[in-house]
Amino acid sequence: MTKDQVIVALREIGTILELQGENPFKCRAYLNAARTLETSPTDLAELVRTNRLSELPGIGDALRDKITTLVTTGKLPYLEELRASIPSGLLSLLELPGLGPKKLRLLRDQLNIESIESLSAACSDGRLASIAGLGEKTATNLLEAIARRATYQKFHRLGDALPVAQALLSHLRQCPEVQNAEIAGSLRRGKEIVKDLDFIATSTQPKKVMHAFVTAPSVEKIVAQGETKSSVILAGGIPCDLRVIPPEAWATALAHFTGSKEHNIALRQRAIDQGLHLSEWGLFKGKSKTPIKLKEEKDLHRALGLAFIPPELREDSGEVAAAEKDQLPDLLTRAEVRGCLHNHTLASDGQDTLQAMAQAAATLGLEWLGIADHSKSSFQARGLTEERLLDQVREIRALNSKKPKCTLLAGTECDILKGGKLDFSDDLLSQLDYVIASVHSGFTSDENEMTDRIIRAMENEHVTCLGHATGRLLLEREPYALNIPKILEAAAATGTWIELNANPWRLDLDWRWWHKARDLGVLCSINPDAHKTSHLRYLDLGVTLARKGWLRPQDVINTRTLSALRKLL
DNA sequence: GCCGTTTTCGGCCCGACTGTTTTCAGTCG
Repeated sequence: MTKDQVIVALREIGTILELQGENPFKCRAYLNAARTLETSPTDLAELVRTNRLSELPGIGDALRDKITTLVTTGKLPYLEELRASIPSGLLSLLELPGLGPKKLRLLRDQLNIESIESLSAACSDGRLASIAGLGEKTATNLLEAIARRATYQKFHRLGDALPVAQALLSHLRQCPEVQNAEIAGSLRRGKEIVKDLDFIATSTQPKKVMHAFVTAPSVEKIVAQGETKSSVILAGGIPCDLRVIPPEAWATALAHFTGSKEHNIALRQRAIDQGLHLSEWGLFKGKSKTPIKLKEEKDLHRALGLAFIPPELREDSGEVAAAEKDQLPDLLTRAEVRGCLHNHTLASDGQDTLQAMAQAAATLGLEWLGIADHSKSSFQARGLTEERLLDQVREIRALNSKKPKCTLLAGTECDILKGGKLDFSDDLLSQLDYVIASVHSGFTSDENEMTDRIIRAMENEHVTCLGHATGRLLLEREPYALNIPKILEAAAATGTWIELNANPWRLDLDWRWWHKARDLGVLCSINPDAHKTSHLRYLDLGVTLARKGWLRPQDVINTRTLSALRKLL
């Protein structure tokens, strides 16, 4: 069993024990051990082999034995007994915000609640509110959480869907009967959340292509299988369609199934205005049944008198008019990204060392990498005290003196406290290369309070960049109330950069705001918010969303050389 | 369950917020 799987298993044990009302410190021991492993850079298999597990803090005899069993045999009888002791599906109730182990235990004992359905019923008919310690508000909040969850479950985060789609795409392309294959739909447009995956392929032997599709390794269930269209459910529950079309319809079909619907309507209207007729099957002159020859999408756009419109822009938000006047932006590309500023290390809640992060960044071709660990008020993330931060700054300077491939910059992700005060003194902040200021508490303030709080922080001369502006977690937590136009204006006035947090759960600030931000002269800082080396790859997602926000290389600070960046700072 | 001694058991991470109470428990970050 891998380290990640062991971590999941330990968390599950801790959670089930909590549900059973075990000694809270015993529960915490399991959760702590999971966290210790998560933040330990050492190789777990190696630790087990050399019997050195107990050297890790929080791992004693019992946990050492259980982890060893997990690693060597891949299972643990103790965990299997625990799982058998609770009804399946009970743990998923804990995913509802506001419902923790204590309340759930109460509900089980008093109302025999073990499923979403029975919980929902008890909230609706007043039984839940009648329990001592709970009330009407709790029932309402839980009902809302259940409704939100039902909506969320229909969607998937781009960051989750993309790797699945790319694997399936390469599977399709390996099929010898496939001529062209591409991801279409909202995924190709880089939407932050998607309902389903759409693929399109050309072939003269659609049956064979469909067979390859429905027998792909990630397919869990075949919903429909025909000659032009098949639908499946992939592992993880993502619905997925493939359409196979004749080669001559490639350009129009790809454009049609990429959408958006609104963009397609605009294109078809444009075709009509020019005496043409556009559908997925082709572009036709008048009543002609013979399509105009088009090889690629750009040929279609040209035939309509338009510059090529990148998929990310196809949301009917001005792209057709801009393409007509040849005024589409030269969008940012991944190859132009030289560095990023918001990354964590073991010092706070990250999982890798400074050296490891720098090395991984160099491997990705980055010239510079900023380290911004949490500040002291973020206790849950082991935020750095003043002393620890200064130690880290010294360590970074020392590493840089060895002339590494990737230069490190010393920053902080400094909490914006209630009222807009920062978590560190100006004196300390002035000793750093840059400061990212973020909100991590008090999410329930009203819009005015939150907006003022953030603007006050941006007015601090040491604050370089506002981190994850709205605090949203996609499909999990709504953004806090915020007047974003006001924030953008303040950013322009103070010269504060705004982050495009590229963590797949955040993608915050939302792409819909960037065009406006850009026009106000606000600079964008794309950041993976990496908590381990592998997270640096989130930069790819960030670039996609920046493109979707109409951003050009000059609009994002990531494209700067180190010396240009230093000048800017 | 872990840890650090006081070598046998007591204490174990912080603070804000909410909803329920009327001083606190549960949840969350």
